[in-house]
Amino acid sequence: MANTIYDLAKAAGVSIATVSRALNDHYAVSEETKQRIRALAEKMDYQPNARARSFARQKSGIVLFITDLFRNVAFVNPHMFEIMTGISQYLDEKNYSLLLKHATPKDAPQTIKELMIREQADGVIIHAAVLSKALAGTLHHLDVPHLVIGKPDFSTPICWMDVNHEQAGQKAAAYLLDKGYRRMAFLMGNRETDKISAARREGMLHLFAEEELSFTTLYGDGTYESGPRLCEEALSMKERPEVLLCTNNYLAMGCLQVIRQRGLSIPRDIAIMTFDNYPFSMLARPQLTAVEADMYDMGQEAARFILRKIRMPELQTQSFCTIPRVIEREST
Amino acid sequence: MANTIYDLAKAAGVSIATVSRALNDHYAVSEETKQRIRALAEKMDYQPNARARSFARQKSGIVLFITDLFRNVAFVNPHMFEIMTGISQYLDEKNYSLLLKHATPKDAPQTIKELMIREQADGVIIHAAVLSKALAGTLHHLDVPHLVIGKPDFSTPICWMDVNHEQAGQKAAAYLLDKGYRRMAFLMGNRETDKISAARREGMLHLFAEEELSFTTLYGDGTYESGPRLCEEALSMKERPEVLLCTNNYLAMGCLQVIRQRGLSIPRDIAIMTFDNYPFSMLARPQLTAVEADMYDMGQEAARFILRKIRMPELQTQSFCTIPRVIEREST
DNA sequence: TTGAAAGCGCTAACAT
DNA sequence: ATGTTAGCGCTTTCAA
Repeated sequence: MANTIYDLAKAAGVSIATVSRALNDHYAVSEETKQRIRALAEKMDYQPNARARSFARQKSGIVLFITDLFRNVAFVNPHMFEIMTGISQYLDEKNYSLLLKHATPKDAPQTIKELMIREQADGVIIHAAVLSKALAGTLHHLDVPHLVIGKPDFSTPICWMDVNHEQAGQKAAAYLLDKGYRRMAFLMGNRETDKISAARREGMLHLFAEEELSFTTLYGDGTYESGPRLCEEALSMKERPEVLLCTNNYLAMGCLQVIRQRGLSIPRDIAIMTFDNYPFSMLARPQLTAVEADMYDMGQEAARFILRKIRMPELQTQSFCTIPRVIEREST
Repeated sequence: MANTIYDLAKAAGVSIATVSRALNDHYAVSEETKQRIRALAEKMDYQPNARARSFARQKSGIVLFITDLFRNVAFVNPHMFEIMTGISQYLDEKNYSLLLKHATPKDAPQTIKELMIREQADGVIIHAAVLSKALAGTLHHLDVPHLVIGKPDFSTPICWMDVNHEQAGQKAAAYLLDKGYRRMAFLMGNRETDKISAARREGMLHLFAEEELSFTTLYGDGTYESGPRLCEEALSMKERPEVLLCTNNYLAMGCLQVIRQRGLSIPRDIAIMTFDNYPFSMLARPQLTAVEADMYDMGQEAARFILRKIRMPELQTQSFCTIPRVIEREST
């Protein structure tokens, strides 16, 4: 059994109250006593029991991160773990801990409700992978410090943050127009369900409209397999695009394959650009120009927000976005 | 403030002891009373306060996962997060939680010591990324339920688990020999530091020796950039290998590039095989035959072990390995 | 500046 | 089968 505050108090010849104050840097303890007690604590390898402390303080110093953790998720969605890494890093700095919990979209409301009523954690960050209207309702009712990562596609008063996808689209368009490209094709996923790409497209439309230009959008399913097909489609247009803008790396790789087969040179004959820096854009040959959002940074922002919300529950901010940037490489 | 056990006891007209027993399924409570109290708990949205409970029980129901969480780690090492996912999944089943904590190899011993003396968690799983002799010493002294993921490269009594890399090498060799390949080149990283590849090589040597065969090993630095160079080297050998076995996907991609340039056909002119299924082997064209270790499964095993160790600290098992498998694809 | 003592909400030993 | 009560190890109020 580890030393308790009583052991330390006895050894120091003071009361446990004084020990507690000394370790928590309370003003009403003489500097000399503080020093003495701290030195002794160090010597005795004393650390305050976390369970007793959180019980007494009525707070756990823990932030919950809830998401859908299925097999292969780390390969399918490393971005999520990069966000988590950012969160962990910031919490660490502030002496908070990160508790990771799995949920499915179906059971997430119940899971969160249980954990938060139990007061396992002081606040909760939820990945949009498990977001639903039911969950938004639960969050709203529980009135617990929370933040959803990913913009809800329905109207709700809950707090969320996301990458500004529209701005990402604008940045991509601005970059390409600036480079002198005029004929562009945008390759994305499903017309109805690929909301993220749709937001990017909005941003691009906006910028192209300013120049009184337009571009073609080709819809697929966002997979590697649909890449070659969409690429063929783009190459066989009467006015061949000067640049293909892909909504993800897999599409871009698919395009690369077709372009290579046709013996076309990149970027001379046709340029290519992609959203996301991961997982191939720097490894493809030629290396791909990409629009990247900093997930690590986003995680840190999320953590910063939730800690503020924990400290000041009346905080009014509801939502905010982070801004992506263009990484120029060889393909444009 | 949420309902406490006192509220529930009052509402049910029983003592808090009975409520506690009913909720913890104690034998000495009539089935009827249990039902009644549980129904009431449900109705009142009562959940026992996690902090009070862990304080009273003297255990937190938390397992710590400690690793080095640097920027881009999710892209560089998704395997680690896949392990984490497996851990989380298993802990969930057993009503345990996973606390994620960052450490560097330098501060890990101190971090772990602090957290475990504080009794934040009931046990700790440590990724080999932060393992050191100092850390092994700390673990040994603390005498706390622990498991290191990754085989220590020094002698120590601490508990660890790892993929059986030697067996992975054997499996790869067995597969290739079985396919009829006889001349093989193994492309790996640094001769001194790439321990994992060295273990694989041992396994391969073993199997080749049985057939009175041998193979060539080419050393590089394990990066994508070294791939083409090693590949050229292999192709220009007086007796050209029939198959290139790469220790990771990056090397394999580098090889693919050179082979394609030379207009060689895979697997007719030369076959290619790689360790790891990630990140490209299924996306490369042709798709690459690979030796894969199931990280998710390994995570589950790790969690199972740590929970057993928590329940039975005297458990003697020190180490164990998981077995990789070959995924056959088009490149061999 | 320090100490005594009352919680914090639960579990579990002991009593009935 | 149920109730009473003593902890669990800290923080914090109140008193000195």
